[in-house]
Amino acid sequence: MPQPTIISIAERAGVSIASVSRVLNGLGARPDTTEKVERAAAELGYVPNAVARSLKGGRTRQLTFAMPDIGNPVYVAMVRAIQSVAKAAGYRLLLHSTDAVVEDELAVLRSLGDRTSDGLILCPIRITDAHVEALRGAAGPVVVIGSLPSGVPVDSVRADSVAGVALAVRHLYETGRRRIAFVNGPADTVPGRKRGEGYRKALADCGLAYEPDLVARTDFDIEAGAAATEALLDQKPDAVFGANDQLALGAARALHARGLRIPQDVAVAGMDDSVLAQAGWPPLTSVDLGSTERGKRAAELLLRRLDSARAAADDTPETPTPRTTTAPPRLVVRASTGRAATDS
Amino acid sequence: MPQPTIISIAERAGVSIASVSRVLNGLGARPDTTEKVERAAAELGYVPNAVARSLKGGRTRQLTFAMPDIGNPVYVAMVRAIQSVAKAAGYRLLLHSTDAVVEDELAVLRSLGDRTSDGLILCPIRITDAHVEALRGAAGPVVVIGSLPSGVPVDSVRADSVAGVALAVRHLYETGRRRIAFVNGPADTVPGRKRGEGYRKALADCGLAYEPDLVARTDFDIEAGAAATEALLDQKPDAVFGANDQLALGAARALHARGLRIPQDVAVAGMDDSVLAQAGWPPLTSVDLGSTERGKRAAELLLRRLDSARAAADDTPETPTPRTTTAPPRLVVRASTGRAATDS
DNA sequence: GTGAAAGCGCTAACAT
DNA sequence: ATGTTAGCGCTTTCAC
Repeated sequence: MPQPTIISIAERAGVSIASVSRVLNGLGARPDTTEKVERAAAELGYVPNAVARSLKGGRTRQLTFAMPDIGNPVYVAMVRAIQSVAKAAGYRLLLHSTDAVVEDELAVLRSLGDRTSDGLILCPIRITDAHVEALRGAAGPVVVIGSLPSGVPVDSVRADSVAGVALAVRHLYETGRRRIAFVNGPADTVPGRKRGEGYRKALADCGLAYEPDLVARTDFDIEAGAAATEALLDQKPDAVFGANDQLALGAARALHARGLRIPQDVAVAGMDDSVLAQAGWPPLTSVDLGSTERGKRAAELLLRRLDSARAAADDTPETPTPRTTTAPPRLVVRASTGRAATDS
Repeated sequence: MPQPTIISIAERAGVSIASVSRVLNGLGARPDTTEKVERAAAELGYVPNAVARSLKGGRTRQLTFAMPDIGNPVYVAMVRAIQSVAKAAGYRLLLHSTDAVVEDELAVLRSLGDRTSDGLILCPIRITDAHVEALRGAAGPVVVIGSLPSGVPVDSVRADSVAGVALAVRHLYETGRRRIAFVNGPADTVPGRKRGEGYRKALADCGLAYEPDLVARTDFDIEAGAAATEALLDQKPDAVFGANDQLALGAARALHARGLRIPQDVAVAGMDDSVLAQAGWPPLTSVDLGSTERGKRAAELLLRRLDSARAAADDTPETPTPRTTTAPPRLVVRASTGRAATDS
């Protein structure tokens, strides 16, 4: 005998399937009916078929989260936050790792139409016109984690990279650093561009000159960070600021390999304050761009959207105006940015 | 107008819903019919409703992966591997972070009955009688990543911790270490127990005596590793072996804080060879227990199960005997276990 | 309070 | 080759 259904229960309890449904959903029923049904269900080990429920109810109680790379601690932090909000609200989480492939991200957006999940949180690393178009035509509620061009009618949660970078640069400046090198990620990503922008602005605010030779652009990983820093060392920086923790860790490696001490000879700072920041020695000063907070807010926005969508079904079909919130950055100071050694 | 369905397409194309279904599924149809349907579908932006399909077809093309903690790089590695196999086979991935709470794990097992996903990969950190019972009564295919008591009719993939520990201990021995401290995880977890066992055995194989004072038990994280190592330092170890990379990283931190050099004064080795192993300085020697491999194999086993389940539906209802495979460990040597300084 | 029946969107017999 | 129809398991009117 395969899976029990309400039919098997109805037969066993000697009632109609409607009564079974009512009892199982906690609607009114006579005590003896209730009891018969509950007993039958328990004996049969009945579990309601969620697919049938979804088809009838028009919703799956599933949420989708699509991000570039599940191997990156930043996105892991988001997953945790989203998972926790979703779970609390009775939703499951469907995961997509898109490898930042645009075509994959668009496919995910399109797949909203297949009704597999009730809503989508999308975290693209770059946003193309195709994205914007797909977002306009999305078949269900979407929240974007990232910076959207204005005018796109979609909720979004953004990080404030510019302010974040400023926090770190000013901290380095205030602890006596004057030659602050910057190892950045690719220019064709939103984070890469924003962080570069923030760096120039922050230098200016501190009254420091922008020196192109103190800036490197490379991929967002440890190896790349080490290689780039290696090359920058000729410029005699007294601090290296990595556009994410991996880059900073790479910088630390390059410095160690050269026999330079952190922070006595060169200070190091990173961004994201991921688990990696505390993995090495000395522990890294890092700017928390609020991955956890952004994940949490995105999930909450999405849930609110879903609620209002359900309300609108009966009521006014008005769509609430899209919301954009920005998570504030936070500087976490650790040993990698202590004072420079006084050159007595 | 809400989502288009095959009905809207049929009306627009002037054919029956059956023809629409056929065309959309690539079954035979006259060219002009095909064309009319495809055009209508495109114009309407039709996307098949996966829920309805699932209800009809009895499968969702979704897989579930439940693990203790999405924040742990070991499980992240599994997620990546599973995701990749699943995607290739046309399945989506549903994720559950159980926080190693037994009740949660059992709930996931029970929820197999709701037909939300076609199969489950479960990675419990400890296995209770309740687990075994739930596994026996599972409503669908399950693959366990972990060590199952024999006799449980479920596919499983296990790590060989004992051999893995031996690899590291022997390596330390061969590079001249004789006082090899071991910082282990909790005794009430399967990994914790196995690794402790392996350590004793490995010492014996090297002809070293087991000294209880060189062993610490604590939680599987960096802080705990640092604290435990701190306490072990009185015993003057010449190597510290952590039962995972976090523990080893904690050990490294404690050593750095005491001004001890790695590896000149004390060697450090970890387990799992997660991303963390390469995050610090010096990079950690670590034993790869094959998280990626285990995830991959688990996914493949599950897919095979699903295939044979579908075959059995028409044919013999025989269940293939459960398979258990073991992923071989692999030692990755890095700078943290170089030779000791000669005390010339 | 309870049962009969419709219908969610789709696929697959079956009939034409 | 195409149309008609039943039915996947469930919720929800609608009568009684």
